[in-house]
Amino acid sequence: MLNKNIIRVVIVEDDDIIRESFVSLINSSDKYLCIADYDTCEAAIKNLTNDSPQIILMDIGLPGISGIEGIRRIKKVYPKIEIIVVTVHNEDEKVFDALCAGASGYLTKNITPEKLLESLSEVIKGGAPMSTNIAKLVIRSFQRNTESPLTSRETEVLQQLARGKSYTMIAGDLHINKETVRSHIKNIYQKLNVNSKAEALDKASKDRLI
Amino acid sequence: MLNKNIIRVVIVEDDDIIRESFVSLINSSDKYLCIADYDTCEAAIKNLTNDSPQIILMDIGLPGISGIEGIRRIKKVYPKIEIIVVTVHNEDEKVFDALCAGASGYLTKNITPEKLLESLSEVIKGGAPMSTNIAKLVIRSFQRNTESPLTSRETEVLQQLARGKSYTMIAGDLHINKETVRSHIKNIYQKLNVNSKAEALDKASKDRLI
DNA sequence: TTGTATCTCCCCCAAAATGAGTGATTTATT
DNA sequence: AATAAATCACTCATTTTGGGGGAGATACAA
Repeated sequence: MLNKNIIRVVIVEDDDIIRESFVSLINSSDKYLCIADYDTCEAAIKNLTNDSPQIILMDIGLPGISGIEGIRRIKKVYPKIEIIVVTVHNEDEKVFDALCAGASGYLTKNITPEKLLESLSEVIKGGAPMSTNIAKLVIRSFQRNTESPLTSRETEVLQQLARGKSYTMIAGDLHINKETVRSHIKNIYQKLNVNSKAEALDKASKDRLI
Repeated sequence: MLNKNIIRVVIVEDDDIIRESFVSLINSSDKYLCIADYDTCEAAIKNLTNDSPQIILMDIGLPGISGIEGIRRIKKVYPKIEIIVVTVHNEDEKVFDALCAGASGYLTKNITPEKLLESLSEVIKGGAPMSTNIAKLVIRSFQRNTESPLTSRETEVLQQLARGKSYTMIAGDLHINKETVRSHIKNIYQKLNVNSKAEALDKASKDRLI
């Protein structure tokens, strides 16, 4: 009988060399078992019920349906499977897309074998393994632009606008007159060089002003 | 002459025992030098120009101005200083407040000495060291509620509303009629049991529907 | 087959909100 | 003395919003 506590892993990666190196790395540890490996999401999804892995190592740049879409579909049906992205892409967009789709971790391929194995146990412990640069991207996404053209009061008003509040409600929340809110918003529009709420919020989110 | 490449660290922590243990840990490595340690933010800020640290280890629950507010003030004047929060608080709110205020890392106090030193070098390399549970919180913040009462179309509409779009603009973006948008919004309000944009967005953000 | 859900579109109506214009006062800070 | 920030006022035309009432099409499940 097999070890009940062994962690079952599936690998989805289209590059044969990389995929096989991951397979042997994972099987080199007696804590993990690579139960299957695939070069497309489609193939992996087809066998998921049989494979029933706890963890999937997923590439992003795949032929057919993308890794991102794959994550979305897998998490929808098997929300308990932990998916770790392992990829060369570290651009903002893909990272956040993957995390929003349900990835539990994001590693770049220059990761050391030790760190990769460590990431597997981290994700089982309920963690969220990330490469150094990815963690920085993620943390930075919480931080605002320090060189905002807006005053702190204007920023407050804009934040309330972003929550769908009307001028009247903003006035109430900030304990000021509605006319003052109007005045702030006029100044915001001028500074951001826009002339509507939607444009202002668009620019604000692009420039991380709120 | 001192080693030019040594990393200068300042510690802000009100518990004497913990603070001193951090000091000796950091000084035990020849890569780091604890240039000063304080039990309040006020004291630390007063000496920052003289101390000129690359890294500050910051507690959150401090007497006087809080660690969060301290981070905000320090980052405003010295944006290059990397601040790592080291605390017992791991509740969502404090974590995100600290990151928004400008923290580059967030560690809980049960961290091992080795991991703490590793975190220092990670932050110098441009990383963002986080404890396991914190990383999970952060990644989870990107993920939506899987049990949304809203249909995918309704979610799309709500997302556009959150960007300050009017019904007319949403209709244009989704290539549907304005009346259809109105219809979706009526259904959204009913499902969320609200009757205004602001309430809907409030509930949506609380329940992570968008 | 008969619901039920989803997406689509239509009309009426009144209240509220918005954007643009043109002002003013006060309080800081430089 | 000058500038920026925050506050408030009033007009005006246009849009937007929320509530009410419907209806047709598709698709899926009971």
